[in-house]
Amino acid sequence: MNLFSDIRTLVLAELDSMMQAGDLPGGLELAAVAVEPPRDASHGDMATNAAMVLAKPAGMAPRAIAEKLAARLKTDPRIASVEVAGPGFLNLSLVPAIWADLLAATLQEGADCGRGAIGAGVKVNIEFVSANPTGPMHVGHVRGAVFGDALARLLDFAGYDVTREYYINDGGAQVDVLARSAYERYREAIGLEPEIREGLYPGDYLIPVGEAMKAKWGESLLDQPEEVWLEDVRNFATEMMMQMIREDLAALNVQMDVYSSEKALYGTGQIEAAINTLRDMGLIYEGTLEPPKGKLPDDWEAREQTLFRSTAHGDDVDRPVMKSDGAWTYFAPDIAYHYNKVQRGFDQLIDIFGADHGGYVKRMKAAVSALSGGKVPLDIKLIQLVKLWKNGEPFKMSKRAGTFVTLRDVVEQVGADVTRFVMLTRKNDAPLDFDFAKVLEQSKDNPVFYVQYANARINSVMRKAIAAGVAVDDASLAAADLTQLNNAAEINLAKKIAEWPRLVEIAARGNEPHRVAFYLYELASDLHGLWNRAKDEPELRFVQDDPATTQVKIALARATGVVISAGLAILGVTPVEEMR
RNA sequence: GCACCCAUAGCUCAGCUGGAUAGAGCGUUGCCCUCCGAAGGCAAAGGUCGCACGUUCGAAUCGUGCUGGGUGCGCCA
Repeated sequence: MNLFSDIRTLVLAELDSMMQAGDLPGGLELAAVAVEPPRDASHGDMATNAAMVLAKPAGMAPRAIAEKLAARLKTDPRIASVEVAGPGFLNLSLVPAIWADLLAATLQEGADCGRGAIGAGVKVNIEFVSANPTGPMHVGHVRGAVFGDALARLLDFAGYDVTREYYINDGGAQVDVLARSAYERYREAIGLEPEIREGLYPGDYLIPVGEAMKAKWGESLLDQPEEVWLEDVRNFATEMMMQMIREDLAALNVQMDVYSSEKALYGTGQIEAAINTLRDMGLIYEGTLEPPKGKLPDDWEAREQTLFRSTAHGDDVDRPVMKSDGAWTYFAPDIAYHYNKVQRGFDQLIDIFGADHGGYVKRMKAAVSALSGGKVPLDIKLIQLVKLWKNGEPFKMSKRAGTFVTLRDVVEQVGADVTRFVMLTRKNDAPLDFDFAKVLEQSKDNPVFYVQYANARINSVMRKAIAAGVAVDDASLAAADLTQLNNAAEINLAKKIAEWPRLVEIAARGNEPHRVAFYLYELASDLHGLWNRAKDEPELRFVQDDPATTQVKIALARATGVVISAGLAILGVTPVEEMR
């Protein structure tokens, strides 16, 4: 039950009637009319800016519109009173019974509570992680993985048709390096001394790859020139790395729908087709780029290249798609890959990049804009760095010192749930501190604990109620006389619950899953506040002597728990039943 | 040199796509509790929202120009 959209619908209907009746000029654009929670609770339960937004286009004084709208809104049974305030705000107070309806609806909706329809089945593709298949995932990948997955869950919840996709960078030079590194481990498996030369990947994780190669090929690859084995070993090692990455993601509770291969774009004409499509639009030409000012590379020399006229679609300079030796740049398969996504019929694309890839945003958007005829929007979310700490001390990563932190290390130390929640306690474009010790602290300072503790308390009182013989299944709770909830602290919590569906919409519209984490913290805070007050005011306690009253109180607690669970599900975090 | 991101309380950060008196946690100060409805509670102090213009009924939010920090800038992905 989305109270805010319900009341907004009412406001829009009344505005329509006013246009019909001649109280407002016809044909007014109503999109900017908002119904929101007021900042100050003394202003009522909801506020609308309708009169102020429409004053100018209607050519009327805002207060004149407000007075007429107020008179109409007052006749709705849900509305207790309407006040015109300030420059023309309408402050609405709702009848107390509305909160009982809201809580009953929340209990009936259960896990679907807050599920929205603003996505309208729009097909959206979210590409994230896309770590090179040359090793295990490290801590730097974690935040992007969590963010992408939570965003996918959020958009799904808001009614989008979501595809989670991983782009495997298996077409470049780094997978050749992987193959050569694996080959040395293969020699090692056979009993020879490996030569891990400079530039190869030294990690131990390739030892099992070498052993698997021995099992597959025996000694047949020994002393063979690279041309003989490179491709097979590359494929073999890449597949093993991807298997490892899939397991890493699974440990983080991330599941991809589609894995797309860069390599598969080569030799299939897809890159050529994408570039030719651009060429047909007159967006590909041979030319020479100016050297970047202020930072001239040592070996700069002007060369003619094949360029994409990305400046025609908002970029700052045109970008090369082919190197001077005739090979494609990395950008060319990226273009083809995004073209592929457009051709697969997605209505919207979202890419999640590390903040250090911010320089590619404009060119990628330019390519998608050109190839989709401007029809498919591409939103690129940049993920800032995670700073690691341990007990307040910076935790320096170093491959040499062996303090290189993998995704597995993090998950094994603090768990997937804590990792995921903490990763979402900042906006994606703000740096994030991650302290291995503090995230496990059981105190109010720790948002993960604080939210989980609220849920545990709810479960605790429900167990108590059950022990007292009170029926606390959702159907019984929803059927109770919830109008008995009338204490300001209780209504306050109900109001917070009422904001949940609206928050889902806002978060989904902005592709901002962190808002869910902040909301849950506030919701938990309201529950804890009520709990603390109940120490001094026993009538606020959830478990009462009278079973019927207990049921009413528990309904409020349970409705809060329903929303916490729904929110945590979006974050991909499992609610805890009990603190240990 | 250019582009992108960021700048909000002493610290770490929210701020609902322009709304009313800008919020939270930590820290500080004061009071209360130490009762497993537990892993503290209540309250206070603390702000020219980096700076300056502009847009309008109204700006932390939008525009322009500065200041300061981060990231990146052909033949690496």
